[in-house]
Amino acid sequence: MTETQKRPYHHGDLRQAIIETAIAMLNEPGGWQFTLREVARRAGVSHAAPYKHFPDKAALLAEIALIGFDRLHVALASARSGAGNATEALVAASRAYLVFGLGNPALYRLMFGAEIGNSAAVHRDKRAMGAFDVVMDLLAEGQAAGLIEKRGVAGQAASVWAQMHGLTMLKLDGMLRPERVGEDAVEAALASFYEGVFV
Amino acid sequence: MTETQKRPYHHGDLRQAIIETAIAMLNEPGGWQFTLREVARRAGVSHAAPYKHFPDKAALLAEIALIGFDRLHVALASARSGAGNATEALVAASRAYLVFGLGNPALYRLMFGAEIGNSAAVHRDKRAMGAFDVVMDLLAEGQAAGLIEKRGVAGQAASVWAQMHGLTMLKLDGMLRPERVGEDAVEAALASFYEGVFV
DNA sequence: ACCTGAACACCGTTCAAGT
DNA sequence: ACCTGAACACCGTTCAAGT
Repeated sequence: MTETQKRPYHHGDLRQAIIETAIAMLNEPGGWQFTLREVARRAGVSHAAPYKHFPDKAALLAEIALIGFDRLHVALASARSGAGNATEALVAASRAYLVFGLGNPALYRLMFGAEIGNSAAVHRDKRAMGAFDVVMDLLAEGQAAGLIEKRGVAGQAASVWAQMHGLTMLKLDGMLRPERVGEDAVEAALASFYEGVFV
Repeated sequence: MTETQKRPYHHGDLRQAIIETAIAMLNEPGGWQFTLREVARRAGVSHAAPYKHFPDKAALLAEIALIGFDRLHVALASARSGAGNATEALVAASRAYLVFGLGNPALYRLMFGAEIGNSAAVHRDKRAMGAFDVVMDLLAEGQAAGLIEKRGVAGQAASVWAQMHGLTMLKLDGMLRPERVGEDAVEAALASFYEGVFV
C-alpha cells in the first residue's frame, strides 16, 4: 500500500504493479479509456517501462481480462458452495454474476470486449470456462435431482450463460429503464427465465 | 457510388457522407478502432471538416449506434411479418437478431458499447425500444393465443431480449466453442430457451 | 455557410543509452 | 536484467483564415 514513487531505479515487481494499477484505473469513472502512459505514470515509472513486461497494450488488457474471469469464477463458485440444492445454487450464482458485472463495469466490458484480439481470445475462452463449468455442473446436478428440466446440458448451459451475460449488459447499458420494463426488471427477467428452466 | 475526391470545396452533404463512410469502415476487419481522421480522409475532406457537423467523435459514434438500432428494428419487424403465429414469429425474430449481430460485429458492439456516453444513452434507449416493442408485442400476442407461458410481459420480454443479446455476444466473442458446448450451440441454446417459454 | 492548414496536447511504440 | 529519454508516427480537438 506504500504508493510512493521514490523507488531506486529498479522496481521490485513492476509487472505486478502495472497490472494492479491498471485494474484500479478500470474501476474509476471513465476507466474504460485506459492509457498505458497513465498506468506507467501512476506506477512511478517511465512510459517505456511497461514494454519490458508486456509486448503491447493489448497484451496487458488481455491479461487483465483473464484475471477478471478468474475472479468471476471464484464469485460463482463461492455463491454455489454457500447455497443449498442445485436450483438455489443456480439462483445464487446468477445473483453473484450480476453483482460482479454491475460492480466492475469496465472490467466486465473488457472481458467481453473486442479489444482482446482473436489470438488472445483462445486463452480468454479457456479461462472463462472455469466459470462456465460451474453452471454446467449445477445444471447436471439439478437435472439428476429432478429439479431442473431435462434438456441437453450444453445448450441449457449456453442459454443460462447468455441470460446472465445479456441481463448484465443490458443493465450496464441502462437499457432496462423502469418506465419501460418495470421497477426491477432484472429480478423479473431472472424469475421469468428460471420459471422455464426449473421443473 | 462515385467515390472520387475532386469535389469543389463544398461537399454536397458531408454530414451524410461521413456517416456512410463511418458505417462502411465499421464493417471492415478491425473496424472497431475507428479514427475520425481516417473517415475524413476517405470522404476526401480535411480532418477538421467533420467538426462542422458533429461536436466530437463520440457524437458521431452515438448517431451511428442509433442507426444500428433502427436497422435492427427493421430486421425484427420484417422477420415478424414474414412468419405465421406468434411463436414462429418470435423464433424468426430471434434468428434475424442473431444474423444482424453476427453480420455487423463492430456496429453491434458499438450499439451496446461504453463509448456511447451516458448522456447519449437516453437516446439509445429510446431508439432501441422500437426493436424491444416488437418482442413485447409478440409475447403479448402469444400469451393471448395460449402459445406462450403467461408471465409478466415486461420481465419475459427482458428475458427474451437478454437471451438474444447474450447469445449474440458470446458467439461474437468466440466463447461458444464446439469442443465445449457442441457443434451448433446457438441453436441448442435457443431451443432450450424457448422450450421454457412456449407452452 | 462551409471548409482548410497549422497548431496543441496527447497517445502507442521503438531504440539507443544509462544503472 | 531492468529502466530512461528522446524520437516517430499517429490521434482528437481548436481556431484563425480562406472560398
